[in-house]
Amino acid sequence: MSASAVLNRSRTTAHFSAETRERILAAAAELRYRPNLAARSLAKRRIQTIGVAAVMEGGGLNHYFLEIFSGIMAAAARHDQSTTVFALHAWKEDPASLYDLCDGRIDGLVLLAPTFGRRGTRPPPAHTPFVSVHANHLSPGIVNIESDEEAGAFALVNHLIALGHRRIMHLTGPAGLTGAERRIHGYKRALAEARLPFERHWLVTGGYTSELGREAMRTWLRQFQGRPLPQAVFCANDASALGCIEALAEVGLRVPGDVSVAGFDDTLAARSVVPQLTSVRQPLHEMGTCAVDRLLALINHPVVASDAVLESVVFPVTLALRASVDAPPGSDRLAPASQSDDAADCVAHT
Amino acid sequence: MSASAVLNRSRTTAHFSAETRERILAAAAELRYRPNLAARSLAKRRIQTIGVAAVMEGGGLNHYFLEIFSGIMAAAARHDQSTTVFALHAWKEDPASLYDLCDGRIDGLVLLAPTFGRRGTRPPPAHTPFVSVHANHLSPGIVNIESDEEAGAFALVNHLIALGHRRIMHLTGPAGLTGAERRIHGYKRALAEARLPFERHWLVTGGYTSELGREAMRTWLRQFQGRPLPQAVFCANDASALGCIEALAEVGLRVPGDVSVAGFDDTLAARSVVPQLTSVRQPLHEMGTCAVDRLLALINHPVVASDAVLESVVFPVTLALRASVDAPPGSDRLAPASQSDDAADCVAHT
DNA sequence: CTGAAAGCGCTTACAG
DNA sequence: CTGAAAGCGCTTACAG
Repeated sequence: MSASAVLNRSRTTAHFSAETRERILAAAAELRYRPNLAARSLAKRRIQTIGVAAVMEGGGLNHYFLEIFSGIMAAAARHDQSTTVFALHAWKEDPASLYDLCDGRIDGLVLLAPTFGRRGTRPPPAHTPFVSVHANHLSPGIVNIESDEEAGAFALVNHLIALGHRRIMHLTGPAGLTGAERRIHGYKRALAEARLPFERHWLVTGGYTSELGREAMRTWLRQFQGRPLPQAVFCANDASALGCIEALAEVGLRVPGDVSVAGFDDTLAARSVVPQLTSVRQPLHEMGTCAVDRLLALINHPVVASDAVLESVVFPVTLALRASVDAPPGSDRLAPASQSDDAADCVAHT
Repeated sequence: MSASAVLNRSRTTAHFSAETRERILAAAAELRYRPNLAARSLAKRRIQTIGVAAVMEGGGLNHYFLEIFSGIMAAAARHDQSTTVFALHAWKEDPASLYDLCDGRIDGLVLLAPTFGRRGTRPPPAHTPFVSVHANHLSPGIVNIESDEEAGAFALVNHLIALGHRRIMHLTGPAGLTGAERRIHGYKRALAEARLPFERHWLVTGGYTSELGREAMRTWLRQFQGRPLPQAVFCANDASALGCIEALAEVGLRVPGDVSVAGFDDTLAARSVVPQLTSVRQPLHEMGTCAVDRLLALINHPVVASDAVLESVVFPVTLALRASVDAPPGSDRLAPASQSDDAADCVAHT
């Protein structure tokens, strides 16, 4: 009975007599009627589900994804959408490798930190739009949600300088990744603007895991044994900062007593260490939410994406100041703390 | 054309001439044909998707869920199933509150640490079976995956005793939860078997978050100021152990120098602290995998669940020994370390 | 061996 | 205002 339109409170509801409506509602209630999702989506071409694709290295998940996920799921739930997650083994060269997922099981897809090749390719199908978060670079037809990592790195290093640090190491992310490069750039710019020299041996290639951070720091300590230690280490993310702290602890160096250490992302991990980590806060939860909002806008109002259009939305970052960073031992502050606040919004977190 | 059966390599494939098969395959390839998932699942009554329901307090996710999730997703992917997650606000009184999800959007559901009321209820629909992990108690028709938490707590406290600790505090989980009670039970049993007295003030009600752990420890330190400190604290999970360490640090107590601290679960958090946390390892990843395997078995071979059948599978736990636990300061070991190994499998993790 | 038919459970025009 | 009809894109018996 087509009168079941009543159940969907469609615009036609008004056209039904109150009596028929009652009758239908009553029957539905009695039968404990539940519309079948598969049938409905076959007819409506909407399955009320968004996908999330990510590669989870080592079978594990990490804090970064976790926080974006929670933003995505919260937003999806708010819009009555289910979230299905696809754990990829690796990113292929081309976004088109994911078009197989556009077979009606999802209405749209958000890509978490994809690293496709740089060659342009055709945009995703209009009926299943894509949105990315922290894409390594822009792809046609895929709006990218990112944050101003360069400014974050700049603000953090600026803060270290203002506290009096001069020998500032940067433990980088994976070579070649856009995010890692932006951090390096911000680091160098902060040094330059403070008229401090950039010295190559303070730039140490690390990675985004605690293992890589630990290894990099260990290696450096071995290699530069006897040479001056860094007063502060700015790490590419929170995980590598934890690894760095471990490596320092192994040789008896305490944080922040001997060396200050800062991270990036301000994930749960930053608050799970003792001392808690100073970090550059990216609004990961909000970025996840934003991704879903944009995606749903595209789902509800499909646009024919031109190959030429590259679009991104950039979130600001803030500093989360905590105990892992202090003035260098025995030094006078070269500037009042407040002076570190001018480069970006600065928030002391608890 | 019904010949599309070829595409599914159904048992009937053999009945088709090689030529027709070629022709069909060629056409499909040329058209870049993708079967529509919604249509297929409408016809097959299988949507190749399993659901995961969990309540994520405070909009956040935690390490515990994270590890189980990764096990679930890995197993689901292995079976070519998608995973859709449902973030609940809270567990209702009755599992039946989730039967709304059985509308064709998932083939089965795994519940993460559900806390339903104790009244029995009708089992889930046979076409959409449920499986739980760490359910607060068994429900009819829902097989529960759990672990031997009592033995884990016992083994850990036993280990502390063997190292020479006598004033052993237990920072508990949330009052009333089965898992928390099992830990308490294991703690008490270890004391009893070592003929050590159980003293009420060493049992401190905490919770499963670092905030609750920190608060509980802070409060205790204030309340029992001047009284003997614990030599070791056994915390209900890793998060509360981190909170405990923070509270100790606030009053200048170092781990493990002044106080040994141990956690439970052995999540990523346990390896993200300096010093790394001794913890009771639950095989969360494997438990997630097991949940999916059981669920798929039920999906593929539906059974009419009797209200009377309560079923569970119990995983063993092990100890992960790390730096946060040491012998009490200035004490001789009362027993060789190896003696702590007899109560459960003991593994030194790196 | 092959293809026409019916049906999965919904929605959406479209006649009455 | 209401209900019969066609169609969403697949699968599964079932005739030829």
